[in-house]
Amino acid sequence: MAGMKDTIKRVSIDLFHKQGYFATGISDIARASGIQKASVYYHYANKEDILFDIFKTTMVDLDANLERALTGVKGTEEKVRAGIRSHVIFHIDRQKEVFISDSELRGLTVDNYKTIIDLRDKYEKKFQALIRAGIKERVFSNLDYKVTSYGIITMCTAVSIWFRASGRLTKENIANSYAEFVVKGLKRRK
Amino acid sequence: MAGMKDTIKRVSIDLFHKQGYFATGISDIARASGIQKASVYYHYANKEDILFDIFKTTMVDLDANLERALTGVKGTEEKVRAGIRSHVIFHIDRQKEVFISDSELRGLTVDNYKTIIDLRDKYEKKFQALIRAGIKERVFSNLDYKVTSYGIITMCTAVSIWFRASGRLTKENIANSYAEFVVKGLKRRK
DNA sequence: GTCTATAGATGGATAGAC
DNA sequence: GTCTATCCATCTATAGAC
Repeated sequence: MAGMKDTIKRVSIDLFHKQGYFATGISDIARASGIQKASVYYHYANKEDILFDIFKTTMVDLDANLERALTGVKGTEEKVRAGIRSHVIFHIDRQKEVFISDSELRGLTVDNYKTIIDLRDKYEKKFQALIRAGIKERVFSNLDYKVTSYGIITMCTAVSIWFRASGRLTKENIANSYAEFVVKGLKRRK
Repeated sequence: MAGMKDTIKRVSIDLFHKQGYFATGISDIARASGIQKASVYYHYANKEDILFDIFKTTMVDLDANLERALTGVKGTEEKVRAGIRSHVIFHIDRQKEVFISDSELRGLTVDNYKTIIDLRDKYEKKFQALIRAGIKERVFSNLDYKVTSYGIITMCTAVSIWFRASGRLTKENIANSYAEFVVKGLKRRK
């Protein structure tokens, strides 16, 4: 838990979030971790490995978070609400990591990139399936489920950019209001 | 028009879009422009200057595009529709530049950063003002206009990430369907 | 306005001692 | 598991000739 590898990961999340992956040097990470830069290489094979580790755990946790939020929920409309809420709240709770996951994809080489994109696709497909189901059930209006899902997910992901804990709204406020906005936008007019 | 400065800008847009700003070297830009790298510095003071030039013209054009789209349109609801449509279409027409403008802010130093953020704020405030007006007129439901505007703008900006000209949908399809989704999400339930 | 040549700095990564 | 020392590639930017 408090091992050096975790320390390196934790300070890297802070630094990548604050200054960006490319602007952060191994020496910055070492200094913030309290060791020499050569020692970083005992724990991680290279700089990209640190970034990949952050990406991987973030994506895995995000997906587990969604699954947990959806279990036991009945009805497409309620599932969408629950999914949106869990997505928004995760993007606030893990703000730094998801911000990195959205802005530093450029730091990954092909194989790692594919691994992450696959995980992301699987996650997004779960939202797409919900929207599609709602359209089929004629609860949602007849829109393009892919284009709509891209929009919805990006909108909810963006809280990681602008959310400030010191702001007027709690994360629950935001999660609920986005869930309502989305469901209203999706629903058929009577 | 076909001067070397424009060539440098054009190839830089391509390269920054394809590989990212940090991964693109002055030598890459020079090679793609058909000159030696030292010659690049005759046209631009440094690498950031090229990036800033791209940012600046993109933001100025984006704002002019919105103003043009709004002139003569009557009614808050119709203005929102027109604003969303113009935003989406601009983000498809100028896909590479807006993608850079959204992903490479890290490449700007403080002064340039502030200049761009100011322009962006002014632009976003125009959407916020529309949403606020709609709430006041009781056409839109009583939501937080700031949080909502962040979500809406990000959603519409994201077309620059995923749009492919080879896809099934035209840019007008997408622009209209986003405009409808947004207005439906904003409107008061009767 | 474009060239050749190179300065000058920095960054990732490795070797090998302890 | 962490250290010191260092290699080497790369990249931005400048000097000065043509």
